Amino acid sequence: MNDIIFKLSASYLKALSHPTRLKILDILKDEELCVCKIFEALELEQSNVSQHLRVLKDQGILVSRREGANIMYRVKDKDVFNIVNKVKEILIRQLNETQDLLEKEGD
Amino acid sequence: MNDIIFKLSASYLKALSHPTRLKILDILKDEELCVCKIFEALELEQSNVSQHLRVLKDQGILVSRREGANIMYRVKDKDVFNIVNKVKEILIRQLNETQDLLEKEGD
DNA sequence: TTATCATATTAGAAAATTCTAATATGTTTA
DNA sequence: TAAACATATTAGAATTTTCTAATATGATAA
Repeated sequence: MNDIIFKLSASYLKALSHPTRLKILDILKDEELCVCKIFEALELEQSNVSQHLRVLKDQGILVSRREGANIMYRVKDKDVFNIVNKVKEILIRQLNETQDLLEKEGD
Repeated sequence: MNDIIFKLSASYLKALSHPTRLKILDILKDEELCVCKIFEALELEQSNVSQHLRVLKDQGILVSRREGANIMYRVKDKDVFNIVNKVKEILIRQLNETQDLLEKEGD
């Protein structure tokens, strides 16, 4: 029963757990963009980016709408940035701590 | 260059993106426990749990120490719960919104 | 020191993810 | 309508993840 929330959480986190997908979120931080702009920014294959966009959309993290021949993507809810920013914070702190240790070692 | 932080973030998130590993964090929320208690609580194979513990430890999320024949695991930094709790929050809100939509549909 | 207990590691099969290349779909323009 | 453009989908190979079963390691107790 509570199993469900662990499973859903794991799926959500899995959708975020790829460098390209994190980059996509970063690119879409403040603006809605068409696929063409996104994969141009990433310098990756169109079909590859399309697949990553789908993962994020399936998870409800992105939404899309058609505008003429283009499909525009945007972040559905800015809350996702709470998560990715927090992760960044934790990692940066970890890196600093490691560095401090190494410096002490150097004495 | 900035690629590195995306890669590190993705690795961190990937370590979290498995139901069993989220359950382990939940079990270790407020206490340090030996492997025997952890896999008993999870009702999973010892070797399987041991492998999941390793993933979390390799990522720096858990730490362990020997106590006699036992190995005790604990969460290294409670910050990780900011992340998993935030995910839970987002998912619960999503579920509620979906439910609201379904109820409106029912009119 | 041998047996036992607790945990980790390894091997290998099955499943899932990721990427590229090719193709399909839907839109606009000529 | 045909050609060109934007995006999605599919197929298939390579890689990674996950699990189970078996074995190894290391600590304690007999």
